[in-house]
Amino acid sequence: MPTIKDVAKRAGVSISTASYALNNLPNVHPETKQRILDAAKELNYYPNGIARNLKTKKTGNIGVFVYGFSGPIFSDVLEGIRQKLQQNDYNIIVSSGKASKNLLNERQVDGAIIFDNNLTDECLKHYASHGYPLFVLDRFIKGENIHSTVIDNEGIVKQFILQMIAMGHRDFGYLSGPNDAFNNNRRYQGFVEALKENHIDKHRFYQGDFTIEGGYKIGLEIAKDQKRPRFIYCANDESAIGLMNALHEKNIDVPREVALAGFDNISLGEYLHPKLTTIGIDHSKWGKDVAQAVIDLINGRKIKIISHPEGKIILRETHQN
Amino acid sequence: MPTIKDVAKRAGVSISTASYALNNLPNVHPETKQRILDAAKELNYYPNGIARNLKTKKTGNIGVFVYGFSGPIFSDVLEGIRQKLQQNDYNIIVSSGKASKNLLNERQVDGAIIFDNNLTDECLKHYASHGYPLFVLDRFIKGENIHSTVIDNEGIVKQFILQMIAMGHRDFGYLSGPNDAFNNNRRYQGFVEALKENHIDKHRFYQGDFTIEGGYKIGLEIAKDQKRPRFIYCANDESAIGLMNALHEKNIDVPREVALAGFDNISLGEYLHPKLTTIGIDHSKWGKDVAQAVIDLINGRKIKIISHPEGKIILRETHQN
DNA sequence: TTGTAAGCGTTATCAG
DNA sequence: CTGATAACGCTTACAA
Repeated sequence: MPTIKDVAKRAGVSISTASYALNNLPNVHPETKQRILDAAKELNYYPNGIARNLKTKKTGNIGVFVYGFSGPIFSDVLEGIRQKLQQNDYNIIVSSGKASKNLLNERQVDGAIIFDNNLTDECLKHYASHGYPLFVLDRFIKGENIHSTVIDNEGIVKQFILQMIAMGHRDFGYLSGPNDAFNNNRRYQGFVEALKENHIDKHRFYQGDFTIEGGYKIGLEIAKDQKRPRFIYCANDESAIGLMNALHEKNIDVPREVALAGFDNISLGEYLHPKLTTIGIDHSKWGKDVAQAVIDLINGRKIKIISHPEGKIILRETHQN
Repeated sequence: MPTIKDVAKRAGVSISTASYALNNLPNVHPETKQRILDAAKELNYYPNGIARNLKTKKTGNIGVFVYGFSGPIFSDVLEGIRQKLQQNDYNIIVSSGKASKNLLNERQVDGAIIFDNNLTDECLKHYASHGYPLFVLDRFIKGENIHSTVIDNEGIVKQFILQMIAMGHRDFGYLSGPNDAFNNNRRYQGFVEALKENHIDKHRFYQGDFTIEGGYKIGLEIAKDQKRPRFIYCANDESAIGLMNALHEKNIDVPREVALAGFDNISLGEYLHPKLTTIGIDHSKWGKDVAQAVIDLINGRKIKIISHPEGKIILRETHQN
């Protein structure tokens, strides 16, 4: 593969002049510049990015550190990030596990977006202190050069439940996700607060696991229970779908006998019968905003704080009473 | 940030000795080695990956070039690739558009997996000829250093339709995806061949677009049509879901009045009523196999040819007659 | 077993 | 406007 040296030789100039021309710097005579550009074209020359990175101490890469690609939400955030980075000529390096640490340690990224519980606060603070801007999406964390933004699970679920109460619902159950899931716990907290504010001091609690299968199993139990609640708030849409399937199978009418709602606004919800009431987060926009912020940080610009992604309540059919 | 120079100085040795020790090469006195390792630890030293890459002409990065992250199938393949690369200490660099070309041109990846129509055959062949192993997943293409693997849409759809014919179906329709989609066209071809072999010389053709919404619209039309086919093969599951929703809404029984099936085996299919009959590709395994092949190619090893990912017919409920 | 030094392909400083 | 030349931080003959 040709190097800048080859280009320079072919154009009959020095390496530095070739570099100037190739990088569009002023102070190169138009004619020589053209000669250099022609030579580059003839040789099919492209700069070696690695060498440039070494010299400039920039990579043009932004790391996105995840624990995996599964989950529909995830790919939306990722897609938002990707679009924004691409617009700004940054590369996106997705990685997980040990590789993520390496990329930071070995300075192969200019900054990173983190969506991976396995990277500890301590670890992240360490890297950030070396000057890499970090944006964390799955927890609260504060520090120099380190920013975080999380879904306002608590606030929006509370708001939703308050709305349901206003519509007349008073007999609630909560179909939980895993106990160790940050999102689940915050959602539950919002749920509880809404009830408390309205002096509803009892509710049922069902332990699910965020999956359709999990929701389905709970649904079968609930179907058998004559004293089941009138409204079951599900920690995510998938649980809600499973739950609804089980209820249908047992000929329990949704929403007439049991109303329900979920969280996430997965695309399927709109095509269920009845249509799923849920809470939607604009994941794609979230990804874009975060990506833009990281780019700004890398370039030393001020950023506006992104405390939460936008979320909205989507009333369809399953909540009605 | 400390460099190897700092480590060497602190340990009182030369840079090269430090390098030897840090890279676990033999012929370093255990005591000096320890001194060097200690110094590195004290300084919190990590090698600069960029510098190492420049020297060794390897990056440890493998590019995955896509047009976007949307679609459930996609994330499965990606997840498979990610897992396999991670196991082998390779980083995965996902990128799209212009950035993909740059990464290749600028030698920032050791090889690449391509899932992006926008990168032309010509373009890919050019890069491959420079020694980067390429694996293309969305089309047929042959060349030095360049491999491809595609879903056997044609074969498996044909096999499925033959099975349906054997079960007694003879009155078919095809709900198409976009006309310019490689996958769609191959599936249609398989469908047509199966009919032909059985001397069924007529079928209906409906133009959809791979989306739930598109399937739904077609479904409304089909519902009105008294001469509609008894079996509609849908080019993907999402179309099938849309179609089924429309039929339900119009009180047309699936599968008694209209049987149907899809392609992709999206997770939801199992939770529909009736459960969706479909064709499933093991995307995750596909991703893993391809990733392994690329790793092998980079390391100059022989690979076994991956002509197609594994696929299987999943008979559930919507196909019955 | 350790050190010297060349070089990877750029960019950037400084003279000319 | 152009050209030497010194970095960037590392690996790796080769020499000692």
